[in-house]
Amino acid sequence: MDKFYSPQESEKKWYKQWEERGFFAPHSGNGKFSMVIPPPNITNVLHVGHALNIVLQDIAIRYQRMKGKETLWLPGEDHAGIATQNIIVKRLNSEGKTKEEIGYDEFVKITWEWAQDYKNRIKDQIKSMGASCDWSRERFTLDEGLSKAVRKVFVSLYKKGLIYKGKYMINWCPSCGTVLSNEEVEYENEHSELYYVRYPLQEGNEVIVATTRPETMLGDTAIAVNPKDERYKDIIGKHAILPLVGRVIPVIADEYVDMTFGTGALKITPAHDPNDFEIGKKHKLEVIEVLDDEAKISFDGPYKGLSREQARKAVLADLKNGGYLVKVENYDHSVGHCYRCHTVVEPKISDQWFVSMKSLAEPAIQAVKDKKVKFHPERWEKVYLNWMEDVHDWCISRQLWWGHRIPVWYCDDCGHLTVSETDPDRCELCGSTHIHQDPNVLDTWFSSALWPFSTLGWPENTEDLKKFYPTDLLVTGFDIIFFWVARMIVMGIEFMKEVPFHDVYIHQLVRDKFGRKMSKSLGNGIDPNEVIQKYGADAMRMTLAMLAAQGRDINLDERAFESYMHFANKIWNASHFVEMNTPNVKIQDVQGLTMADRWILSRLNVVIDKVTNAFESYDYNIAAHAIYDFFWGDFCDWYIELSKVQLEDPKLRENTQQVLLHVLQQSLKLLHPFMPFISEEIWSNFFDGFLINSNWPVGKPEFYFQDDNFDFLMETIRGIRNVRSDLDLLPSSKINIVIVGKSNWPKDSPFELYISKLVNAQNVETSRMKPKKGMTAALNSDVEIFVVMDEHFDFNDEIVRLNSKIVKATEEYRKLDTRLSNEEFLKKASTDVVEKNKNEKSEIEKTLKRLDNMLRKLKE
RNA sequence: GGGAAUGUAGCUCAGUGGGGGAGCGCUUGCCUUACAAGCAAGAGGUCGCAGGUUCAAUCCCUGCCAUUCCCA
Repeated sequence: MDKFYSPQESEKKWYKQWEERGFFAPHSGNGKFSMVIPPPNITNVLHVGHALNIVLQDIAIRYQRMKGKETLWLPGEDHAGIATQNIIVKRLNSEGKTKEEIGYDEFVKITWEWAQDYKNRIKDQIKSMGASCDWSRERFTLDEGLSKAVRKVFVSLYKKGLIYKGKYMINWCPSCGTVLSNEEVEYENEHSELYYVRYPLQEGNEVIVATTRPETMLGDTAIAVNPKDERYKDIIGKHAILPLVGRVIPVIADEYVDMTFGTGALKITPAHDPNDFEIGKKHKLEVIEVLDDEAKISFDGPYKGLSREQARKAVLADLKNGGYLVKVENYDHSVGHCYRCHTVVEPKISDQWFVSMKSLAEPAIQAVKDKKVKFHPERWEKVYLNWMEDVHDWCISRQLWWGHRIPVWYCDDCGHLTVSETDPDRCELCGSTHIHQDPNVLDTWFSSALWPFSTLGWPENTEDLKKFYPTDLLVTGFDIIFFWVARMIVMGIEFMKEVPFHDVYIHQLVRDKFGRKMSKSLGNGIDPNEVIQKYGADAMRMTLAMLAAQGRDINLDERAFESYMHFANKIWNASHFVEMNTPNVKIQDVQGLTMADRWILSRLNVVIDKVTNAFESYDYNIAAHAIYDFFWGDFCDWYIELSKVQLEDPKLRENTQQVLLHVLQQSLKLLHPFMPFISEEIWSNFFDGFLINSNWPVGKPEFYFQDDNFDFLMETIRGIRNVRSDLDLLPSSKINIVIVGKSNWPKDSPFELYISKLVNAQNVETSRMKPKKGMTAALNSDVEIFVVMDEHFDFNDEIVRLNSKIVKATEEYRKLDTRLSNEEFLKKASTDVVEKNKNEKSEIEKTLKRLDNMLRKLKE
């Protein structure tokens, strides 16, 4: 082994070997475990949030693989309709071109080239993270097979009447030039103004309305007031004359109107506000569109062609000049923005395709209530149910070129719609060949919703589908519970008659160390490529795993990666130590263990159970902490140090080598899901075969030992070090230790040598008498440990030390005493706790007596 | 307006109904033959505030304050 671990070489080497030897592909085993990757968008390379997602999945799959399951983790990417199209359009524009100029075919061609490029980049990134997914099964949402699935689903839902087309109020992004679903609109509070505008009444007098959008008044077709509003009782049924336009519009009464908002009178613009649209329908109002697809004024007149913002200014100026503007107030309200380009979304009436969700949602709600799908942490279940129980119809058509074309053909002759899985050449009703396909594509999430079964070959009844559906675990972020998780459950139940996964692990979003979202504009993003380059993939994985508590966010400080790079180095060096001390030694069973051997083997058993249990409950951070603490805190800091003593003893040498090898071997297994590269690298230096497909460790019953002596040994060593430090005795200076009292340390263990080694003592001896010039380092009820001082002994120092120990012990004693003299405590506390307290009290009592004695003698 | 989460060491975060933890940072001393990417010793916290339940509350309950998120 080299003296330093170099991640770069090792990572490339092992990933290649694992893949070539087919370890990522499923192999028959004891049960199966399958996952599908949340397909990353091809719009960009992966950020550290993706890294968290990938790493958690890989930890899960490696654990399951080692447990002997037949594992499949299926990778792939998402074509991301709007987002990808935006990027390509932007690029074209920067070259002075538009997509219309180059045409549909050319546009789709260059977008495919982009897709191919980014698929490769993403794939390389996922590989560099060590992800053990089966690349032979990689899928893309626009693949042929997946497109077939999309068509089959569309046709099936259409025939069931669950997909329909119609003119409704939808969310329109004027910049992307497409409709959005409700979920794709992000609401934000914005500072705005509320304008009070005077509308004269035809019958005399006037009414003042308040509005945030004066520019839409061009499309007003009514004034509405609440029928209960005394102020306006008299004007219901009268008519207002629309300022600037001159249109005569009715004053209507509707319960919907909030009397406390503004003046209590509302202008009604059915074509450009969802609520107004509903009121308009109810009262059969005229619908006048005044904005076009680019959100420019389309209404004939002086404002035509102005943008929303320009039109607002112009209209306000004219209202002011005409004496119609009464006042302007500051007003905060929430405004919808496009989730892809952040443009303000325009409510608009449009002819679009929808999925009717109510009936589809019912079984999906039930499945979660019945725990057929379990969320981890559980509270996300509520988020899912709240949304699902109030689900709205899903607008699935998009006015884009990049995506799955809607499989609907319109007949130019008879107007019939042919909805078909395969491209028809004639109208199914009249036989006309004059047909044309719907130009729109489907929402990307429509194809993602089928991901857990379309990727396994559906609609073909493939072997993979039979074996791996339903999948076992989905790992994803909470931000796409509605977009994706919910819709997969719906589609899985509808088409497979079974939920798509049993467990959903919702992980955190990764933010910067100040808790801000990572973004390009802030420049606070962390690039996983750079992290891997700088610290190694294992360090990145371990860091993310350590932080992956089941909370909401990770505020990631890049310095954290350094800690776990140090951990990797620690593992490397500890292994180096074991290697140097076990030349030509093969692992085998051992008998006749020392105190230290028994202790570390017990600790190993405990950590195996801890890690395993944590994995079963998706507590990856607990598992990571457990193995970290064990390896560094127990194995390196204590056992390896003590093994140095044992290795020098010919009687103990062989056993010690065996214990070192055994603990290292088992530790590598526990570490492997977190740090696959370094663990495999070290494994190859010691053991046969590959760690990736070795078996997951199980605690050995014969290695559970109950032994308090080791704790006292540690206490002793810490106490002596403490004395050293307090008295400024350099580590290089030799000291002598005297042990007084009857020790029940086991005879088979060289505890004097342990102590001697770990505190660099010249001599450790047992005596019946306390040394004259001895500083108390540690004591329990039976034994006292002294550091013998030849020259520098200071009575006052020792008195101070003893006093502080007495103060501490007395305080503890009082606590226990008051507790134990409380009858309620004795009556109601569990016997375990009472017993423990009693024992502690008697121990401290004895210790206190010893301390008092020592202090008295010292003062004599 | 409805719902949820969070508040613990200077920073980033774990955790538990019965003596408060880690990493980084800080102080001090060490190149002790695996590791200075290390070792050892240490400083630092009314566990947001106020009540309640309990023999016992940092943990459970209620209210409040602060921060954040989701939905309308």
